[in-house]
Amino acid sequence: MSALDISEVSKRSGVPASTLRYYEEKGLIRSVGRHGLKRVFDADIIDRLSLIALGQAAGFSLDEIGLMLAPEGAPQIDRQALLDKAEELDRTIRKLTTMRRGLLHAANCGAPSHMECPTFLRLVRAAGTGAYKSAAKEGRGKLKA
Amino acid sequence: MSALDISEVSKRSGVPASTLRYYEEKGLIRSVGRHGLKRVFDADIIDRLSLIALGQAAGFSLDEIGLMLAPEGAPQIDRQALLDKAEELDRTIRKLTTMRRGLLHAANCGAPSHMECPTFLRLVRAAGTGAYKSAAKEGRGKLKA
DNA sequence: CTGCCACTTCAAGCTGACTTGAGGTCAAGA
DNA sequence: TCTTGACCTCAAGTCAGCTTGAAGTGGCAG
Repeated sequence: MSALDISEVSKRSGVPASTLRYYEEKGLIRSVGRHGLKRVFDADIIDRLSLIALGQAAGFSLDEIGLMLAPEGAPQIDRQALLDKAEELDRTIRKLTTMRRGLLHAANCGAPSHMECPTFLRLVRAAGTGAYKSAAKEGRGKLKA
Repeated sequence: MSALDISEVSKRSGVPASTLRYYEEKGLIRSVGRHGLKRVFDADIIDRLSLIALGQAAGFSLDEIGLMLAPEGAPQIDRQALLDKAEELDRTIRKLTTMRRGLLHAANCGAPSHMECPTFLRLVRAAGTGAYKSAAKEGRGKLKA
């Protein structure tokens, strides 16, 4: 009961078959064999795909994830990498929080034009100096929800 | 004293000349004329570039920014769009915060393997259901800092 | 036995925001 | 006047993470 074909994996994981093939090519997952032409996966692929999804959600690239998940069986995830990523997230969160406050203020403030609102101007000036570089890139994403 | 050439604009704004040409092509900025072949910009381009940087930091695409900045002179920024974006940021921040907590826990927890840590497993399972889809994509960015 | 059709491979295309390269122009300094 | 070199245009390349398309294969229902 541990053999799944690609459509079954796709159905259970929500990951498209094309993506599964792509992940296999990249070395992120492995099929345990073939039935004719068709890939056969072990049931634990589902957990592994969840791990990959988690890694992506945390902001790791597929390559980074590949390195962390490299050893078969129990993935040996580098705790330091997790700490580093957590800190990175922390910085991002701070920037986004500042942005959010600024946006809310700008949206609500009574100045006739945004360019006359001191708070907005402060934001603009900060952005001009690169203070928020790469703070977001979030939002206009391939969001499902 | 309001005429700047492209290298001056680049120097003052930190935006590469190639990007300035690209922005002009996209209609995000305008040059006010030419000196020979060379573009000449009005000094207020600097503010406009800051606005563009702000928009990007907030997660707007260049196209969205173009729409908001469309009218010449005072940019008429849609306050509702700002509110929407703020809310979007809020959702992102929440997800990232959850991720961050999870990462920290996983990094510090004493379970022999991550797959035996209940907190980590909860995170993994949540990621598997798509709960964090598009939550990050931040982190491994073109960060300058 | 035969036909269907889900699967396969491989190459190419897509999005967004740019960068890079080849080949051309022209204002200004020597 | 001539050279320099910063600027120009236009096309193509880059990166990540996939998706799409064309053409082929083979297990299984009928």
